[in-house]
Amino acid sequence: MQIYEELVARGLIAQVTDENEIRDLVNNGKAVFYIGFDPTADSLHVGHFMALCLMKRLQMAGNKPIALIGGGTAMIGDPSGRTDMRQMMTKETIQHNCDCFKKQMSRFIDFSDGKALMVNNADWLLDLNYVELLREVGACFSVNNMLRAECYKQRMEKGLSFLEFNYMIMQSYDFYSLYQKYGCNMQFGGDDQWSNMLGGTELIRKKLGKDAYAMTITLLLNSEGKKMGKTQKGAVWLDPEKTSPYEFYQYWRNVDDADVLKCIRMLTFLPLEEIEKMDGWQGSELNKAKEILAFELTKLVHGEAEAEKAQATAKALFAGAADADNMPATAVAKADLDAGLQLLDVMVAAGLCKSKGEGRRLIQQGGVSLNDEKVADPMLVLTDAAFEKGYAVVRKGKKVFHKIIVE
RNA sequence: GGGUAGGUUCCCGAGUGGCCAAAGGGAGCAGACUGUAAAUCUGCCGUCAGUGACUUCGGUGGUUCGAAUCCACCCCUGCCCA
Repeated sequence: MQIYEELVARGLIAQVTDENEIRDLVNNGKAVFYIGFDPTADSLHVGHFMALCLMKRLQMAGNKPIALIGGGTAMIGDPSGRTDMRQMMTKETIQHNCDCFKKQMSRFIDFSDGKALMVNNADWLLDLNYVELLREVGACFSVNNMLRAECYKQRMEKGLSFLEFNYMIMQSYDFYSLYQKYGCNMQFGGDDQWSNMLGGTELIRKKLGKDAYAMTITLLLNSEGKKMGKTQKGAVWLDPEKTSPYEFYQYWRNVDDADVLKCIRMLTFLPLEEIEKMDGWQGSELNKAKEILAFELTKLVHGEAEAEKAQATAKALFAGAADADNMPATAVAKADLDAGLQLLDVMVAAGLCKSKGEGRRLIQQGGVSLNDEKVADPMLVLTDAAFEKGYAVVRKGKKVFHKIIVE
């Protein structure tokens, strides 16, 4: 099976501009393709991860990836898929985020010996001159068409600023520039980028009379149609400082039954034949599939050692015996402990609950355990006895464990 | 710039002088049941030292014993007109 067919089988492809042409380029390693990542946060998340995996798959098939960091486009803010305007970011924040992105990407993609490129569109977008740009590409965009684009249509009711309206032009200009500089003939992106990407292919056709192609990646949605990779606390990050390997593992360990196979297919590098075997799994077998999913993804993102640690911790915790090695931890000062430290205060400090009121409720409803014993008294004061093993384990609900250590 | 409808808690959305920390729904959290799943049922769901106090209904002032509610000015958004 060739790479294009594999991508289709994995359900990764959403839309393409010219299927035959793209299949030919990709399968024969003739594609020079780019994917843009706007640095809107200081870490990549699961959505980016999918794109990076796709990049890797295509790179392995002999194609040349260009990772584009949107230091310039982030100054504008992409309105696609949003119902409100993004908050404007300062130049400093954007620069910081760019640096973080670079570091994380280098872990996934092989940039050595020119096998892949990393560029920042700030390098060409920031120096553009307004009137010059308008004269150069302005005539190639039909406002009528732009307004018909799905991403803007949605915003016609809620309000769309001129700033954001220009995002499509910037992204199109990126493709146009990369085509000229590096012979980049293909762009990949999230399905919500479709109209922005078409803008690029059209610009290239109009300005250069050349064909370029675009392909979008299926958005990873759960069975309820919501984007995956989001938790109440926010996105599931790839940065271990922001989402610990254990939390990352747990996120995938807990996906809905209906979504397991889809996730395995789209996100892991397991061979398709192996995945097909899992397709008929039911009940506790399906539960096993979740374990595989969680392990494989943690391995890809954090390395095999971390994945094993996370898995061991999870197994130990849910089997009863607390293995606290890889649990998220919070330190408390010895002096505070001696002075009479309330469990409630520690829970707030550890982020287990947002306020003391919430913590008190949790305890009253029987949702908190200390070292495997249900806590009944909301006013409980921690004593040395709780730290017999050198640490105390606070458990919220069934699945959230937190280690408290004394310094 | 003119007209008009709006801005309420995480989201949607009721509330038009005291009975309002503010209906209802959603999301979320916890408990029961399960497979670390879903569905269902129960409880919670502004903060705090919790029979109470404090902060919150776009912002700032004002009227009033008392304001989410009335008045003034301002900011933001939709729609219509220019």
